Amino acid sequence: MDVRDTIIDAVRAALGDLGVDPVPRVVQLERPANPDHGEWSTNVALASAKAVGRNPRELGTQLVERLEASLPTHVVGVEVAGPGFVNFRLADSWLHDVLADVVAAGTDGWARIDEGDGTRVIVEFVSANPTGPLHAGHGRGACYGDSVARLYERCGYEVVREFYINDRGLQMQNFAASLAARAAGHDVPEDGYHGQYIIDWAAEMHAESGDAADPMEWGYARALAAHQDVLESLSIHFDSWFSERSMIASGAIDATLSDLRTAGAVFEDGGAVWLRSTDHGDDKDRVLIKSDGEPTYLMPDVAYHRDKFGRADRLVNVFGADHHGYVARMRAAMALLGHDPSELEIAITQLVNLQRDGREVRLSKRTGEMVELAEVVEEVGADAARFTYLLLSVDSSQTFDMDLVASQVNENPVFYVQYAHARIHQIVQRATGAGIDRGSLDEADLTLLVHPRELEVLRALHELPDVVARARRERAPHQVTTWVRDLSSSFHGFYHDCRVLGDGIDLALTVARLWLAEGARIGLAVALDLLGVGAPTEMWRDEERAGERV
RNA sequence: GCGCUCGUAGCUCAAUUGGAUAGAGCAUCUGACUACGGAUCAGAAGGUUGGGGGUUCGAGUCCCUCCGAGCGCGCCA
Repeated sequence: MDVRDTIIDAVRAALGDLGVDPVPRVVQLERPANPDHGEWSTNVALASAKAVGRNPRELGTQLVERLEASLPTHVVGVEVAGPGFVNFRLADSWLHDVLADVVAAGTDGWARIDEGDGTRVIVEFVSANPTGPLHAGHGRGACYGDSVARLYERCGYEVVREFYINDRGLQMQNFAASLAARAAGHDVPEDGYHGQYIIDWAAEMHAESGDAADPMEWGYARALAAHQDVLESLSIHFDSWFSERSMIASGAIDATLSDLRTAGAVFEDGGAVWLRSTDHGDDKDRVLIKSDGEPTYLMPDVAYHRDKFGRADRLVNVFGADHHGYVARMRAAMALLGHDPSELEIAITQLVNLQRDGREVRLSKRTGEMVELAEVVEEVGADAARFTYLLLSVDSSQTFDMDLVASQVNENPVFYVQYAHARIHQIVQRATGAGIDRGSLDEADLTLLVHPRELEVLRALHELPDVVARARRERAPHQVTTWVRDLSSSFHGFYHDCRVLGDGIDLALTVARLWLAEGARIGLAVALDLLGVGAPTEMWRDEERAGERV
C-alpha cells in the first residue's frame, strides 16, 4: 500500500473525529516545492475550514494533534504551517519500501495503471493523404499519437492504432493528374502537386511499367509504401489502415445518412443535404451532400467515425492545427448519431516550424517546398527525432531546428537520458566481472541507502505511476519526457557522488546500490518505452568507437 | 470580424490543473574527481509569468479587457 493512502486514511479519520461533516471524499496529498515543508503536505484544513465555519489554521492544529496520537507508518512528524497546511515528515524507510515495490513490479509492472479495464480505444493519427511522402510536420503527430497509444496501453486500455486513408476524391485526382503529366514530360496542372517527389515518382512509374500503369493506383501504392517505411523507422506500427473507398463498397455512407435521417439530424435546403450540427454546439450547419449529389469531405468522415464507434468504446483523434475547425462539427455529428461526445477525444497538435540552415522552411506538399520526415530520421536518428518531437506540449507550436538536433548532437537531451541507462548496464557488467552478485532483494539491506542522492532517485521513481496516469489522462506524453530527464539527472548525480563498486565500499552497500541502480533502470526503461525511444546498454561516440578499433 | 492554441530567464521550454520562495536545459562565467566510460557533477548570474483590472486565505493557472503570434472560419479536401 502506498504510504500516501495510509496518510490519507488517517487524515480522513481524524477529520471525522473533529466533527468535520461530511468528510471530504478527496484528500489531496502533494509534494511541497520547499523540502523544509516535509515530504508530503495536505491543504485539506484550508479546503474544509470554510465549509464547517472554522479557522483554517486552528483546524489544522487540531488535525495535527489527532494525528500525533497515532502516527501512520513511516511518518515521524506532523506540523501545521502557514495558513493551515499540514506537513508530514517521513522516515527514509518509506523510500526503501518504494524501491522494493519498483523492483518487485519490474518493467512490466511498475507504473502500470489499472484503470482502463479493457476499454477499447481507437487512436487515429497521421491520416495523411496518400498523395506524397510524409513531411517533418507529420512527424509530430506520428510520434505523439503513438506515444498516446502507448500510454493508454500502459493504463489498461485495449488500443488499436489506426490510419485513415483519404483514398478517393479530388486530391487523389489532382495527384494522379500530376503524376501523369510529369510522366508524359508536361508541367503539372495549376492545382496539382508541384514537389520534386512527383518528378521522381513519375520517372519511377515509367521505368517500372512504361505507360501501362494507372497513375492513381500506382501513386496510391507508392505513397502508402513510403508512409509505412518511414513510420516503421520510427517504431510506429499501425494495426489498421482504414480506406475511405471501402465505405463506398460497404454501403457505410448510405447507412450513416439513413441513420441521421431517422434521427431527424438532417434537413434539405437548396438541393443539398445539411447536418443540424448547430444543435450540438457548432456555429453553423454543415453540408453532407452537395446539390450535385456528391458527398462533401465531411460525409464519409462522419461515416468513418460511426464505424469506429461500432468497434470501440472510446475514440482518440490526433488532428493537426489546421483541422481544429473540424472538431465541433465532428463532435456534433457523433452526438446526433446518439454517441456521448465525451467518448470522442480530439487532440490538436500545433504546428512544427522547421528550421534548416538558419532559415524557416514552410511545409506544404502542394507548393513543393518540404523536408521529408524520412530525411529528418536519417539526419538526426530515430531516437533523437522521437524524443525531440515529444519534448514539448503539443499545445504550443514547435521549432524543430534540424541543424541543432543533428549537428550539436551532444547537447540533445535524448543522449543524456540514454546515457544514464547505458551507465547502469555498465555498472552491472563491471560488478558481474568482479564476481559480485546482488543476490535476492530480501537479503539486501536497503536501509543503507541514506545519501541525499540516493533518496532523490527513489523519490523520482515513486512519482512515475502518477506521471503516467496523468499523462494518459491529459494525453500529454511530454510529461513523461520531463520526468525521465529528471530521473536521469538524479541518477547521474547519484553516480557521481555515490560509488557503487570499489575499495572501501562495503559489500552490503554495493549490493544496496546495485538494487537502486536496478530500480532506476526499470524507471528509465518504462519511460523510454512509453516514448518509443530505445534504451541502449552502451553508447559510444563515433570518435571513441573509431579509437577503440585501432 | 468570429473561433481555436499560445505569450513564462538572452534562447528552447516545464510548472503536480488554484498552493507555500515560478523550475530545467542551452548559451555565459567559475569550479570538481589521475573517471564504477567526462555524452558526468557542483556553483554563480539571469523574472513585474505580454499590459491592466477582477475573483479569494492564496493566481503563471480562473473571469473581464487590451496588445501581440500562429492556425482556422467553402455546396474545397
